[in-house]
This record gives sequence, structure tokens and C-alpha cells, in this order.
Amino acid sequence: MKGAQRREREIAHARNDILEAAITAFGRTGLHGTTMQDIAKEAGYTAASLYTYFKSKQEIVDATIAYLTDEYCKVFDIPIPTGLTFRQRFDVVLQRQLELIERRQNVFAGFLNEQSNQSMCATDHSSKGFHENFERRISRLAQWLKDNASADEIGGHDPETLARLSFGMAFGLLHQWGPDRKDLHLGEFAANFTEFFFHGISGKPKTGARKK
Amino acid sequence: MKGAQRREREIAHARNDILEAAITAFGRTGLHGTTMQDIAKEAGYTAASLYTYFKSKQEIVDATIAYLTDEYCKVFDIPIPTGLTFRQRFDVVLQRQLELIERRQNVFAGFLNEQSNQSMCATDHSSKGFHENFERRISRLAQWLKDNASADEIGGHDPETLARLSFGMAFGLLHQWGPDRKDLHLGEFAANFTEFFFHGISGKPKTGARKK
Amino acid sequence: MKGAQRREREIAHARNDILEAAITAFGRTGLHGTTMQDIAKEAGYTAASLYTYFKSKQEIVDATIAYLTDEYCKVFDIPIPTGLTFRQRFDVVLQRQLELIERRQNVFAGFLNEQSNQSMCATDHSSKGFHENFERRISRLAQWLKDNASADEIGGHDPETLARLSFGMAFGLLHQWGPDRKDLHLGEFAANFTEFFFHGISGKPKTGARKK
Amino acid sequence: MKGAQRREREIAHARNDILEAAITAFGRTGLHGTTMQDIAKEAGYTAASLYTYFKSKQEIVDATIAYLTDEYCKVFDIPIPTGLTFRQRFDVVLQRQLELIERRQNVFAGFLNEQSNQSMCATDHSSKGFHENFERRISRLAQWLKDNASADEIGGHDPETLARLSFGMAFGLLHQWGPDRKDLHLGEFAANFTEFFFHGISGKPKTGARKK
DNA sequence: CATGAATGAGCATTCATTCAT
DNA sequence: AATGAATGAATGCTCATTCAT
Repeated sequence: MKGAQRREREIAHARNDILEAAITAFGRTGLHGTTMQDIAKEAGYTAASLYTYFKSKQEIVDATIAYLTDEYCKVFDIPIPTGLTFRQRFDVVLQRQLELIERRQNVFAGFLNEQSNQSMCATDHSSKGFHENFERRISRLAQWLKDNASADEIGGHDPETLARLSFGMAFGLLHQWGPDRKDLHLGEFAANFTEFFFHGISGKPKTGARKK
Repeated sequence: MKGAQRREREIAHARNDILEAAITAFGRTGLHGTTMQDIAKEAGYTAASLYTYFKSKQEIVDATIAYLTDEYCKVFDIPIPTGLTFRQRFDVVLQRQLELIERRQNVFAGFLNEQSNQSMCATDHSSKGFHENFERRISRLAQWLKDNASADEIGGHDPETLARLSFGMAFGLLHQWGPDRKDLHLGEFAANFTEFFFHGISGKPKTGARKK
Repeated sequence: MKGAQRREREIAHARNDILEAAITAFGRTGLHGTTMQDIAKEAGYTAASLYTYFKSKQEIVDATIAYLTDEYCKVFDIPIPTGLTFRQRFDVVLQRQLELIERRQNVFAGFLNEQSNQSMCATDHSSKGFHENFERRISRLAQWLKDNASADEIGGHDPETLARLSFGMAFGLLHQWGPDRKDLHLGEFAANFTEFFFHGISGKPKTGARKK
Repeated sequence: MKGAQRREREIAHARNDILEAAITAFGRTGLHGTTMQDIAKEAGYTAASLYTYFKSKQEIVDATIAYLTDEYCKVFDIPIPTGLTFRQRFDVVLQRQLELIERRQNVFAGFLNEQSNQSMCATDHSSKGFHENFERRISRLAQWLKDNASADEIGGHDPETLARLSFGMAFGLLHQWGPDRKDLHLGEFAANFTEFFFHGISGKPKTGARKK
């Protein structure tokens, strides 16, 4: 019994190592540009060994995407200090996401794209996985909005639509750091993001501006 | 002399046909999943013939991206009726873009992604092309904002940043229609997009709504 | 009638140009490394046009070999001043061959090899041509020996065998100038060749060595 | 540890098998006419498997040439009975070379040619390899002459030049057996070769000719 | 006759995957 | 469980050759 449990744990551990290696490798040479050998080398295995833990390359890809999506969703599960306004809660969560982005800078933005590779870059088989995971992120974000803001606080907008917009905005801003994605200026990012999210181009009503 | 000109035109025509075929094929099976044979069949050629018009598959890919980017940028060159407010001009341009998206529904969103495949999906060689073309779109959009809105009208925001945000928003919204991308509800799209672009989640100040 | 004759001459002329171009091209990039396009460009034609004058690439190759073999054989047809000893006549002919080698330096040695590419470098089809032409050269050289030397003067050797040996010796010596074959030192070549041909390693009987 | 050694041996063995197969295949259809499949089939592998042992076809070609050159050079390393005259030692070595030629009849002469395919048959890249290996043979032969004959015994000739001449002579004589190279009459070969090598056309001083 | 364009036949090479050890 | 070796299936690309104009 114990042995079985230990093995399971070992297997889970190995799978994790492989996924982390895959993330690194994919981030370096892309999904198609990365071979099983590349992943294996990065993980300290041989290509053949990967098949002990995953059925196919596709399964690694799928698992990688799910892994990153899980990681993303977990951010919303971390408790937020009570007594904050929506705007403050929003800032907290945004900050946490930026930390994740920074940690995964090599793949996060890339991953955003991959998710939607349905039409241009992915094989028929993988597209489903991308889209599903993208939607999973959208859902989690939408859920967070529902849980943390009143309908009024989000201007009566549909939370899911807001989630899509937010997600897209992040995607658009992240792209400015290009393929190399070095030197992310996340402070700047946050400022632009938040300001626009709350007020669009109209800007926040300046103090003292009165509508007659 | 005439012959030379005609030939040039024929070559240009053939290249165009091939690019359109490539767009279709890429939209169907992805960049890597599409073989030269696939493109050739779609274009009514044999694979070998494609090499009469393009040096390599990579060149077709690059040309395709540039082709779609050009097409996108041209939308901004179409004259806009005079005497409109910024908001009205914005609506006109948005409408035109939606028409383009509709026409290219199989690739437009996909293309957005491809542009950023630097880290996950593209070979090192192609990433440059993606990123450059993405930036070209951003630039054109930013330029349009500069040409069509006063600093005040865009709330003092940096036009380029706004361009990134808009682009991302579109990306986010388009994704809801998934890999199949059938039945785009572009009316809904436009409403969400515009409302959010101008006011964020704050919603437009309702008439008669007074801040206490 | 006149027209027909002129055409024939024009055709012959074109064939010659093409062969010379082929020789240049083959000398530059090798038999297999040279494409029909290469030959055509060198000759000022398009690849398709070559088929007006030759049925196939193989025919060009064959004709080229025959062309060079003819050129080689013709050297032996040039009259030699009368009243010379065998040794002197030998020198005259050797000199003429060296001139030919110099003029064709890019291919001569190379050609030697090609002739024997039966087993290693040639397609099955071409090997016959190589060997036959090689033999044709051997025959002509052997014939010259028969015509110009008494059995005694060539030490009772079989002329054909001598021809093979001579041919090989030239081949061996020419190889020292390598693939680039620049700066042929043909003076040195001639001295080594003649001395060895007449006396092998025994050296010419030194002065003071008296026969009986 | 043992396993690693055995593996290395197995790899070396496989490489050897492949090279032998390549030699056979090249001898049959030529360097360019032979495909990876051909070599693989001859060696009992699939084409893909060859890439486990060699990086590319070019590497196989290079290794094949080096392999044959090594084999050739080794002949000179076999000890020769002491107490022999130069002429006798020469005969021993010549005999050994003929045995090698007989064993490799399908390629030996062919190989000679390949070495010089710089200008006519080889790609730019491979020519270097050919020439270098040719020169390696020449060097080894020249070295043997230096080691086994006094300057006097080789008539004051430059050993390297003599090596080139010998090599060429062999080449010339071998060619008489044509592309098929069946029924080599090596006895005849040796007689002609030796006689000519020592005395050229002057013939060996007939009995009755006395020195002094 | 000259040629641009089209193509069929091939070929080296890659890679995910399998399997015996 | 780990792996070296083997491989089938693909794929991009080349090139001699044909043919309509």
C-alpha cells in the first residue's frame, strides 16, 4: 500500500518536472519547434522515458496548457484581505497576476496566443485544448468579478465580457515587450491597465470637474 | 515591352492567388499543419510550382502575414466622411474593421495570435516576422488615433498604448467564437467594444445621473 | 537549300557554344552539381532552349566528353617536323598536350577522373560514355606510339600499355595542383614526366657510364 | 562501465557495417546515384537509422573515403621481411596492394577517381575531402619510398613525385578493366608496372649488357 | 526557335513513437 | 523504470523535362 502511494507520488513528481521542463522548452523554441528530445534533455530524461509519464507529445502539450491554466486560476483562490473596496481588491489581484506573469514571462504571453492557435498555428487536434483552456481562464476571471463586484461596480457589464476584454487588454499590452520579453515594465503596465479598465479613454472624472 | 508588363501582372496575380490559398489553408490546418502540397492544391498548382513564385515555405508564410497586415492597415486609409465627431469616426472605422474580420473570419483572430507566437509556437526565424507585423498594425492604429482625436478626446492616453489595448480587446472578444468562429455576432461585439473603450467599466455617465 | 545549310551551321555553332558553356560549368560545379539552368545561363540560353540542341542533359554530358576527347586526339594529328628523333618527337607532342591541359586546366584533370567514374560517381547510364572515351584516348596515344617509335625505341613494351601508363602518370602529376588547379607548373611537370617515362627510377645513364 | 564499452564497440561495429555497405552501394551506383535508402538496405537498416550513426550522407561519404584511405595506408605498415633488396621490398608491397585492389576491385580504381572529382563530379563541399585523402595516400607512399630506398636507389627522384607517378600508373593500368572490372589480370599488371617503374621505356639492361 | 511556366519523380532529413534489454 | 536503437511517415525542396505561347 505504502509502496503504491509512494510510486504515485513519484510519478506525480516526475510529471511535474517534465511539465516544467516542457514549459521552459516551449518557451524557448515554440510548441512545434520543440522535440521530445528537447523536453527530455531539459527534464533530465531521455525521450523514450517521457512515454512512461505521458502517452504522447500531444498529451504533454495538453497537460502543459492545463498546468499553466491551473496556475493562473489559483491566483484567484488566494484570500484577499477583507474590508477593501472593489478597486482595491482589483489592484491586489492584478498585482498577483503580474507576479505570475513575471515568473512565467517566457511563456505567459506566448501562452495567451497559443490558446487561440486554432486557425493558424495548431494542428486540428490541439486546437480544442487551447480554446478550452482559454475559456477556463475567462470563466475564472468572470467568476471573480461576480464574487467581488456588484453589478453596479462594473457598470452593468456582463462579467464574462469584461473578462474577455481584460484578458485581451493584458495580451495587447504584454506584446510590446516583444519576443524576447525582457525587461517587463509591469508598473507601467498596471497603471495603464487599471486606468483604462475603470474609465476607458474618458479618464477618471477629475476632482473638481463639475458637470454643470 | 508590353509582354514584360503583362508577365509581371500575371506573376503578381499568381502570387496573390497563392497567398489567398495559403490564407485558406493556414486557416484550416494551421501554419505548421499546412504543407506545400496543401497550399498548392488549394491554389490549383502543384507543390513544385509554388517555388516559381516563392523561394520557400517561409517566404509564403512571411508574405501571407504581410499581406494580411497590409489589408488591415489599408482600412485606415479609406476616407471618412467629414464633419463627424471622434466618436462617430471611431464607429465608422470599427465597422470597417468588423467587415474585414468577417471576411477573414477564419484567420483574423488566428492571425492576431500568430503574431505573438514568438515564444510558444513559432520557430525562431519566423517570430521576428510575427512581431514586426503586429507592431505594424499597432502603429497604424496609433497613427489613426493621433490623426483623428485630440489629446483631450482620448483622455490624455498614449495613443500607442491605446492601440495595444484596443487590439487586445478585439482579440479577447473574438475568442468567444472559438476555433470554428462561425456565427460571429459582430453587432454585440461592436457594442461591447465601444462602450468599454470609451468608458471602461464606469459606464457612460447616464443622462441625468448626478453624483450626489 | 542555302537556308538549310545555314541552319545546319547555326545549329552546329549553337551546339558548340553550349558545349563550351557546359565545360565551363562542369569545371566549376561538377557534373552533378551543374544544372541545366547553370549551363543555359553560361551559354546565354534558357534551360528549355538547350533541348532544341540536345535531347537531354545526358546527351550534353556525353557530347562534352566526346568533344574534349576529340580535342585531345586532334593534338596527335598536327604534323611534326621531320627529321627528329623519337625523343624529340615525344617532346613535341608532350608540349602540345601540356598546352591543351593549360587551356583546359579547369577540366582536363577533372575529366580524366570523370572518365572513370563508373563505379563511384556516375550514374549507370553515363559510365559507358566515360570508359569509352577514356579508351579512345588510350587508343590514339597508343597509335601515335606505334607510328612514331620502333618496337626497340619503346623497349619492346606494348604501346597500349605504355599509353595507359603515360596517361596515368599525367593524371598523378596533375593532381598535385589540387582542386583549384591554379598555377600549374608545367615545366616541372614535363621534366618529371619525360625523365621517368624514358628511364623509370633508374635515371638516365649518367655520363661516364659506358656501354661496353 | 562494461556496458558503456560494449555499446561503444557496437556503435563502432555498426558504423563499420554501414561503411562497408556504403562502399558496395557506391561501387554499384556511384556517389550521387546512391541514396540513403540504398545504403540502408545494403546495410540491413532503414534510412532513418543511418542517422543514428552518421550525421548526414556527406558524413558517410567522407567517412567512406577516409576508411578506404586508411585501409590503403595500413598496407605500408605491415612489416616486410628483412634482408631484402629495394626491388624485392617493392615487389612485396606491390603485391600487397594488388591484393587490396582485388578485394576492393569495385571501388579502388573508382576511388582513385573520386579523389580528384574536385572539378567535374563533386560538390564544392566534398572536393576538399577527396583531395585531402588523395594527398594522404601520396604522402604515405612517398614516406615508404623514403624509408625503404636510398636516394640513389630511386635515381635521385623526388619521392613525392615518384609517389604521384606510381599512383597514376596504377590508375592508368587499372582502367583497362573497365567499369565492370571483372577478371583483373593482376599478374600482368604487376609485371608491366614494375618493369616500367624501374626502367621506363628503356627496358631493363639486357643480359649481356655489362656495367662497368 | 525561344522561353516562362508547370510538373513528376526523387531525396535527404526529421521526429514522434515503439520495443528489447 | 530507463533507455539506446530502430523506424514509418512526412515534408520541404530540387531538377530534368515538357509544352503552350
